[in-house]
Amino acid sequence: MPEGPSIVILKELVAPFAGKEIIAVEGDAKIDQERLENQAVKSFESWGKHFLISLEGFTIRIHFLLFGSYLINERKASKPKLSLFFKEGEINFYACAIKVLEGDINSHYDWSGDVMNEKWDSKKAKKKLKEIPNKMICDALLEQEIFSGVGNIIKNEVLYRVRVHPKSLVGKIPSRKMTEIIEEAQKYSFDFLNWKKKNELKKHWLAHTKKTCLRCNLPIIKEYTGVKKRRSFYCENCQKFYE
DNA sequence: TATAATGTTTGAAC
DNA sequence: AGTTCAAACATTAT
Repeated sequence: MPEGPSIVILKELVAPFAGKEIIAVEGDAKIDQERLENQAVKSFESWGKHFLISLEGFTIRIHFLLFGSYLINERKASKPKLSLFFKEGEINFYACAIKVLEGDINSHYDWSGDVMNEKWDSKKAKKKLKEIPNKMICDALLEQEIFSGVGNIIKNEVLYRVRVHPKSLVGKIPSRKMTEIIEEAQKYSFDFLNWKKKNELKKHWLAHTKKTCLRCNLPIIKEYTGVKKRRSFYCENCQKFYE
């Protein structure tokens, strides 16, 4: 479920409920649910992997982590963490982390850090990367403070596409190559979005979960890399190791 | 059936 | 006191 593009899809799917009044609330979420009742949704937003339901004076933040899911005008067997009922239908959220953010949503988020946001600022990302020269690029790409919305699939696909070894050190990657990585992180996120909408995301994976490099036919290495120990799929031959 | 996976927070240990 | 890291949590497809 997660990764920024999937949240953008959710935002689009619930758009018909924007401006509508929540007439009832249910679920296991440990928040003051009464607060939502009889309130109109001001807007649905997203910041990276955060799905945001903005109301008057506060915002509900939903994070799907690894296993979260949602259903619109449908339910499943397990109990929802949060259900929002409207006159027009319902939205059910499962297995997610829910939190209330007080006040103006803009005071909580820097939109320029979200690769999917129109305010995305690649120069700022580059500046932040300069501060962490000793980190591996596989960890850096997953830093939500730098690349909000980028997840493990995007990480692997970006690095394969720009031919950079996941264990490369940020400080050793030439500036021009770094710019390429940053640009590809945004570009691939939108490719991800479009392919996911067409339900053909996996078809376009070049490295993630792959066994063989389609460029040179050598094996794709699967390894848990970096401090974050997330799995990386890469070609030792085609991806340059900057160390 | 056991395992692993698109993720993050927490609190213990250093 | 600051950093680091393993554990905890959740669900579903293979």
